Amino acid sequence: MSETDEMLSAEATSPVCINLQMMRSSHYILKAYDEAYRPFGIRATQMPVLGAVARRQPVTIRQIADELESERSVMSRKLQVMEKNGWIREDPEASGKEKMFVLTRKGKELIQKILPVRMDVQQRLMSALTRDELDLLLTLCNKLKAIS
Amino acid sequence: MSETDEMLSAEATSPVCINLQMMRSSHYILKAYDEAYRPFGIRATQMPVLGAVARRQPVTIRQIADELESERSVMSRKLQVMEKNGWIREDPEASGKEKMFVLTRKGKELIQKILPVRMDVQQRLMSALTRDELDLLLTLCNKLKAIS
DNA sequence: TTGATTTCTGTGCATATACACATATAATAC
DNA sequence: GTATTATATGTGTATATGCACAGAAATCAA
Repeated sequence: MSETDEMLSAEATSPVCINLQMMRSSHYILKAYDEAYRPFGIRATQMPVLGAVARRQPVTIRQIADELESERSVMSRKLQVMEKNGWIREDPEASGKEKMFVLTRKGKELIQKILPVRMDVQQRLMSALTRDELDLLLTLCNKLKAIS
Repeated sequence: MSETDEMLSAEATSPVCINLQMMRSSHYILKAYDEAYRPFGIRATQMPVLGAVARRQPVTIRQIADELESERSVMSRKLQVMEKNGWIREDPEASGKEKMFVLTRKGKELIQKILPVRMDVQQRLMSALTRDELDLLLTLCNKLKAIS
């Protein structure tokens, strides 16, 4: 086997990759949430944002992005979509530099309707793990975050 | 506290969410790979695809999508980008219905150059966990995938 | 106060992700 | 052999993600 072929071997190009495995698991979980949320017209990736706005309103784009550890411009566009959907709106109280968002009545109602659904999926998730396993998983996730 | 306010409380809208935590960890890890790969012009999400093409060439879009557990049309577009970048090309041997891809010389060279970089990041990752922790994490990830 | 710096946001661009729909080819049933 | 079904791919649309760049507003230093 040539050196080149060795580099292309399964061993070299596809060792068990912890990140791929984590991404795949997350992917399937996200899909489960998405399917459960579909009748409500909200996506799984929007739900944490809606919750964060609900808890912290009035809140700036930057604050939401920081809290959810997401990129700022991404959050900016997500909030635009959510505003278009009528779940949140701009708060006119905001000062010149920043933009503040608050929950609308429609957004509040959506949360109320969807929380039980969210609970159901979480229940399914949690039933896959014991309490100890859950704690351990969170610990390991935190350890991994440290490499950044 | 009204019933509505209770529903918007931190407890209800943001219990520790295992999926969010996993996604965040993956996010940071992916970012570490992306930064390491940047000088080579390939993204972290493309690397597993390149490796899969290398191992299984000639290979169809469907086969790659299945192996990497990703959506087919997504993989179709990813492969287009990678073809545009000159790392892979269509194999004219393909039958009418399917499209086959093979690695180009440029793709092979890229893999050879980038594998050590990939190893470095993986090393950093692995050093955050013990061998037991790693095994456990993989086990837990697999348990979670079962909810889909 | 003025000039430099920081902070908050928007925008352009490329890629990624998911789903629904459309098309073409292959396989199968009869 | 033709009709049906299954398989492989492409495309449209919406959203998501990340980065670089740009402009406006606030802050700070002198």
